[in-house]
Amino acid sequence: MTEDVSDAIALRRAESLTAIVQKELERMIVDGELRAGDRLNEQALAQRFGVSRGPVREAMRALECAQLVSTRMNQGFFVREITPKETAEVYDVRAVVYGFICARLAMNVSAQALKELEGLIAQMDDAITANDPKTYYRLNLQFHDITIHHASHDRAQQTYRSLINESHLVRQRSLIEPERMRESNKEHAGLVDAFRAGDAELARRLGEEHSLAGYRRWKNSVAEDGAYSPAVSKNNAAETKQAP
Amino acid sequence: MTEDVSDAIALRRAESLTAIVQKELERMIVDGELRAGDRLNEQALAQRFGVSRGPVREAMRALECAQLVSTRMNQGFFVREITPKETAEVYDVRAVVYGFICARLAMNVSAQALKELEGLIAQMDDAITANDPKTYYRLNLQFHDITIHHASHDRAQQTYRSLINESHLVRQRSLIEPERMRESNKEHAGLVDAFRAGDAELARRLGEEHSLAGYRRWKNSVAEDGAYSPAVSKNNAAETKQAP
DNA sequence: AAATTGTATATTGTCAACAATATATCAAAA
DNA sequence: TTTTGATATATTGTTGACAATATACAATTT
Repeated sequence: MTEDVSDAIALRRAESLTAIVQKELERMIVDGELRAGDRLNEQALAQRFGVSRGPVREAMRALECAQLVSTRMNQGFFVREITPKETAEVYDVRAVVYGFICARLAMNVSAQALKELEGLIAQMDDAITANDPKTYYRLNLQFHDITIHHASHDRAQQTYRSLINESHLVRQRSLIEPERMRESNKEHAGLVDAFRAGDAELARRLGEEHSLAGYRRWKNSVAEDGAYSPAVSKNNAAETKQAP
Repeated sequence: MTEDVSDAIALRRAESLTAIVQKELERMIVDGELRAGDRLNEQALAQRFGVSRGPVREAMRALECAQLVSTRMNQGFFVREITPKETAEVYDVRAVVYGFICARLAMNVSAQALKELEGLIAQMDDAITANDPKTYYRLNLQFHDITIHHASHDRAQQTYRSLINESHLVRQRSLIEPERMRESNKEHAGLVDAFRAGDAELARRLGEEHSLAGYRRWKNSVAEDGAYSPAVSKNNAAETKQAP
């Protein structure tokens, strides 16, 4: 896993160390290798990536702007701890952006895109029947990726992806009940109908509602666990503490 | 002008040099002191701010993430040159976010906010009568600031401000004709009516349309000048070229 | 035992230097 | 005169070092 990074560093000529480190840190945060609240030890990370602290700090500044890490003066960088309120707000904005994306797609949808989306809906139905939430989750992500891609609006795509990344700061993976999956996929079908009909206003409303419904489903399912408290973990994957 | 910066550096204890430099660079770009396409000479800027290149580079990485500067490997940082298509896309996203903000405000508007907004509309009417586009422009910005503030949605506010900054990369200041100002202020009045009525859906539609109409007005007025071509300027405010 | 102070260590924020790359300058050839 | 090539300069990307600050630990006092 770290091998890829070393390779990239060795083979680079077109990408700066900062860019490589930034991508890897982003991946580590979004994938949950680094958890909210974790301190990012510059020296340790620099050593791990085989670079000096400069590029690491530059990468972190970029991630700070992307809201993935925060900084406290003279204490360094931390993976951002996002509050429930902030999470809700991120989802709010994400919903309106996704609504916009869906409206765009409805205004100019290709047969190809419709086919892809319908195929995914069928696959998701299969996953529901097989009670396979993991596959459903993956296909669901793919469904949204495809809508975004075919909407062909770079800025909206970028904003949306950034908000998605940010929402990954809450690592509480909810167990998806079959009933919720069914709900969700019914919404997908409604969306595709709106796309096919070219009804932008409907697609927008449905896209926005689908986003917010997804948030509600996630929140309810973690609330049932009684487990949603941000930044419980204080362990630190980047730290290499060595006693004196 | 540079004195303030030096003061800030001298008096600092709570803010990193990076943060100070970042704010100043952002201001310089948004205010047009640095123009699209300008090269940002690290050494020159560092000297100007009285710091070393480290903090300057960190600041630029943050601005890169904020889409205000771009970087070409081994050539350094440049004020981003934004294409007409990108500009349009920024306005698209900005419009949906502003629509969301207006909807929020309609759902929970205070008498105070309404009073402030009505006051500004009256002032803008005065500015129109006095044929004072500059004042109108300032008041117009204030109007949007106030809606955003009272919507009390941190994430939307932040996203919106970032998009505003980005749209400042096109420095073509359009001459506002009285007729356009009248149009614009009529839209303001409609918005405030929707806020007062608590009609979120209407406020949203009007907010979004007002944003897009503003874009169209700007685009038409620069099109009339026949002057909209991005990044004509190749001069460089940050450069301190010294012949050998 | 708990709290507090003093001391050592770790870590950050910042800077200055170095190698690699790009840009500018100038002379020679077409 | 324009083009090409060689050389010098400037600038970046990156590194390592240093001072200031924060953290961890042990000794001391309540």
